[in-house]
Amino acid sequence: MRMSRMYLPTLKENPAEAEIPSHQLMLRAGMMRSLTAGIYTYLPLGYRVIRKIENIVREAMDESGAQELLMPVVQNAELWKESGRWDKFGPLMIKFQDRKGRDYCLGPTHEEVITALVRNEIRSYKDMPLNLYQIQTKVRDEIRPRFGVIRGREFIMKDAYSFDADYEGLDKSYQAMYDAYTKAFADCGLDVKAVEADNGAMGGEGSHEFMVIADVGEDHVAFCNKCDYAANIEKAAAGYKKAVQEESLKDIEKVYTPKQKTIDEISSFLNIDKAKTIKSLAFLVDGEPVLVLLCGNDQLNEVKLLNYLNGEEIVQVEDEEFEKYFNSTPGFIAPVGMKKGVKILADLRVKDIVNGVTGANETDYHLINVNPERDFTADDYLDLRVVQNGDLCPVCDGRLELKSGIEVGHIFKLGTKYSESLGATYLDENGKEQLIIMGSYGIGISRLVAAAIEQHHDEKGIIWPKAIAPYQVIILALGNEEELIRVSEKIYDELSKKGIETLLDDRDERPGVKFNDADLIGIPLRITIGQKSLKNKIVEARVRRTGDEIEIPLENAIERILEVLDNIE
RNA sequence: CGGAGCGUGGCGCAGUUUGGUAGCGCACCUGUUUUGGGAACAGGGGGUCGAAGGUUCAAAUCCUUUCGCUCCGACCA
Repeated sequence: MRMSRMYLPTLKENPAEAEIPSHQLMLRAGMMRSLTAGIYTYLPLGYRVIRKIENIVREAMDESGAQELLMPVVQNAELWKESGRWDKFGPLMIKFQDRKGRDYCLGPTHEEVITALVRNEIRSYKDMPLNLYQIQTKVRDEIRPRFGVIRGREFIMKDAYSFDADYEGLDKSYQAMYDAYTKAFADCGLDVKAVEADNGAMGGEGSHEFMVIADVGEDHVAFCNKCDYAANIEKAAAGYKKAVQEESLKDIEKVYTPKQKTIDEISSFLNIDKAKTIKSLAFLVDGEPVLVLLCGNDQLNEVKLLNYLNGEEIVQVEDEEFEKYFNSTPGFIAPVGMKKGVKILADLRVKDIVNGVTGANETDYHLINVNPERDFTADDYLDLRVVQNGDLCPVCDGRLELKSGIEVGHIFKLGTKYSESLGATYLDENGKEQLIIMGSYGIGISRLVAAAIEQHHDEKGIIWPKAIAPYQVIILALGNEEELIRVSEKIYDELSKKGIETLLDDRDERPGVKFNDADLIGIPLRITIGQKSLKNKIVEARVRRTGDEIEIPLENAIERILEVLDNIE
């Protein structure tokens, strides 16, 4: 492509709307422009990268035996009502009516459509395993679009759905996707980590997320520094070893603690370690009062609580309702003498507290020398806290390290959630009707572009891994002398003929502009041709990532350029 | 939705406190000279100051309403 004719509007300055590197660079490098919040047009350069990634993903999917199809963007409400998600997914969907007043939505995901499709075709266990996928635009009315294409309201996703006759089949399908994802991300030249994840709203059991580790990531991931344990913080468990306590139990005592409501306040007021305070949190889980106990310096992981209770919704109790539900008072609520019928759940670490501090269920009073099991009993002790940096690994004796990451892929074992609600069944070997076992597998294609930039850029611009670079080579023709043009064009033509995606910067611009644009758009290999180099009968190659400069003699230049290109990652 | 901030030529911003009729840099057009890391000079085009209403002799500036965008929190690929 000749840059003199290319629609490539690069920007010298950062647009005010962008805060993170990938967003800024995608705009500056002329890859995309925004239409409205979270919705973008991909310009030619950006769209090339998207197609590169799509094709790498497509190849890995096809290789795994999955088959590509294309489902509708517009979906009818009846289908979503059938699965029960019309109301549950509700606000996340863009909904509208046709001229007859019938309800529709723009597909935020396609479990419903694919299940409705397949339930009419899969009749027998012999029709499975089956894996169908598509690469398509999804529409979600996100609560808060942000970070450019990382959380858009419209985005390109590869979504796949597997259908199996039994759970062993699902495990195989799931593993095949896990392997395909691992390959696809590696082929893109990205460092992506698979981590254990919570299934969340998607339902089912068992899932992994694929994370690009980056400073701006929206997710937090715990990694073990010794073994390969890795999990999303929503899921991550910390290892637990019973603490050895030397201290002997003292008598419980009530103390006057005026206005000392928070853990911070009470620990400094009583001059006691936060780890010895018992934090009591009052919630209504699906309307039922629950008292959660944590070590004072721990945070509650709500996902763990919900999963244990099999609940849907956690609501903090309003101040006025403490009396009604807990017979207590905000800031001084405690398990000791708690109202009967209130479920008390405690984190494992609470059990180890000796001579701890709790509220007294009475305004301005706390209890000291409180001991679990002697002074109160919990209905259960379980892992309820958010893991912290340096916690013990749950599988070995290593330590957990927290990092932030961008979720670029997520695979789920769905089980029968959708086949049940939408009635997708088959006949087994005995002629008996069975529910189809499903899995669902997503890759955020457009998000992956941004994640790749987060992982591969410097202060001058993007540094594309070769596999997803929009072009492999950029030729800078520095000047407009006849000989210089002739040589540049010749190299451009020959590289193009060899199938190398090549840009020729033939614009009437000063060298500095060309150098800077080349760096900005991140083409892996730059070939510079100017008077200086022509005089010496060479062209200059420069590798974007390493900055390595290589002088290439004009005779057999093409061969050498291909060689150099071959060695770039 | 709660909290914070911002809307002024294509882009980045000043001007708003203290009302007086819009400016700077980049980009763009013409010409001349330039040409190895974002050229210089000369000339030029382009703005309903997000929108609506109000106050005033006079509003980018003050008041009210409204729309949009960004950031922090609850959601997801």
